[in-house]
Amino acid sequence: MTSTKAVTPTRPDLNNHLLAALLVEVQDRLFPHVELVKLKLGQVIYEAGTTLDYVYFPTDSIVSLLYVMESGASAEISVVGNEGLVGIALFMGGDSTSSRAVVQSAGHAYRLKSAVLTKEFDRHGHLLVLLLRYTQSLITQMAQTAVCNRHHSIDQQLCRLLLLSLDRLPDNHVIMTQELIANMLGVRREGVTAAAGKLQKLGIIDYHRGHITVLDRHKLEQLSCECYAVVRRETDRLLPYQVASVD
Amino acid sequence: MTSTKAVTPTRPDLNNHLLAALLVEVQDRLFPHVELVKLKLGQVIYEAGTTLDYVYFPTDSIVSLLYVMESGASAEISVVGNEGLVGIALFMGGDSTSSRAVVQSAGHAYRLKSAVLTKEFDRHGHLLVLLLRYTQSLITQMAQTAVCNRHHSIDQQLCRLLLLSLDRLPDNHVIMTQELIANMLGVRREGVTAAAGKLQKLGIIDYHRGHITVLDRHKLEQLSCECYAVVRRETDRLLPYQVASVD
DNA sequence: ACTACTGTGTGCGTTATCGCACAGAGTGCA
DNA sequence: TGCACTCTGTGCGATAACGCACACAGTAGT
Repeated sequence: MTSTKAVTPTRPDLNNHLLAALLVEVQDRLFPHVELVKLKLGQVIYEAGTTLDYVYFPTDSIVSLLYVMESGASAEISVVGNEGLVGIALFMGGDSTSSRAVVQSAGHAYRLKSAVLTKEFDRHGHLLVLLLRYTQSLITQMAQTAVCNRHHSIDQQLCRLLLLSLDRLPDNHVIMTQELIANMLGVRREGVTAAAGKLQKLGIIDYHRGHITVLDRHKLEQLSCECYAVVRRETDRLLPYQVASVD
Repeated sequence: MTSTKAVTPTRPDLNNHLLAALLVEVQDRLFPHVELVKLKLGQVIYEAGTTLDYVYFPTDSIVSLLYVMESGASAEISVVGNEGLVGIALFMGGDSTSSRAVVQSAGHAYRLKSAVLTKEFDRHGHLLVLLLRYTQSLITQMAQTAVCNRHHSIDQQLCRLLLLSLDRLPDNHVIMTQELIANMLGVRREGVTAAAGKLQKLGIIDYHRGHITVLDRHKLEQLSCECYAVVRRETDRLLPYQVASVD
């Protein structure tokens, strides 16, 4: 089974939960078409309204689904890391989305030509069930983001954002400028400066020109709004992480 | 084909676009199990976290998907009228959602036992494609809501909410107290009073103790943020309304 | 070493929304 | 007719976030 190499490569962090959870039978069909690509920070995976040529399964990278308004103002509506995939519009039937996908943390992703995925999806088997479940977890995240935007302070939302990033990274080191964070939260850069300053003073993070080191994750969770925990719980429920079984 | 009566009843407004768009073959399987029920204003269709026993296809009713926070504060994340259905979690595989479904405008809906729908869904045919497309349009709406919550004023959001309601009602008469609207927008009741007062003064609406009559829809669209139009366009793209063909 | 640029910190007046308190108007019912 | 209740309107101080302007510190390039 040479194809399995693609999902269990030499570096253990080059793994994607969705791909890994597939039945071996399905993996064997897909993996010959899978290629590993690098994603650079800030790279636009796809633009709102365009047709998707590939779907991406992030491994050690993080992709933000951003909505950009006519005014240019933006807001992140969800995040995708190695627990998911970028490009659900493809199998949901819409071909395109109204959001933009931007690389929030550089790294790698496996990508697959649209046609290959939809073909497997249309076999209506294991993959379909898995992807729909993932989509629902994404929906949960978006709903929570909507609520969070309405009711919670920048401070709380920054904590949430950092936690979401931590969950998708191999270590406690996040590479993001305040400008970038501001765009994702849909707030002013100065607002992020203030919020980050507070966390810094509390000894929870160490911030230095685009490099954030999280020193006390526990406190971060305490300061965060309920939104992080809710999404986390629901995601764990919908997508209990397990590697493919052979049966 | 006696079953067809269920979707083209004597009253033409007792119609649901999703049901109507199904192939006759699929309709014939489903309609014997479909029943028409009344939905009262404020009625809770399902509570967050509970398993769904039925899915609902609204006809002349409107259902809000609300998220209620630990503090009791709430916010609407999407609306469902006769263009859609309540209960996507069922076929997405999650069984339950983290949101609550509340009747926002009294009326009727066709309902179907969960098992019947999932059985048809699992046949992987026409229904599956249709429901997935609808789900994507719902996702668009939620994403837009998230952004709207972040960037737009209460005034603008009130316009959006009224427009969304108008689209799902047979006339220009909306039954909603300011308290209710406040809960949906996730703002204070007084804020709604102020916003509604402005629209009243401009002669755009006539507000009277829970009864809103929209006098100038065009101006409402002008005052609304882009969010309404974006969702509208995308929904029309994903779900062009057409009654079932016989082939 | 000088310069240009990027990222961060700070101050200050403005605005939207909040939280609370209370008044008044319309409605339903005894 | 009178009473209770719901819905709406208003006033006011508090607060969070905004927009803008500017200073300063690391970093990179020549």
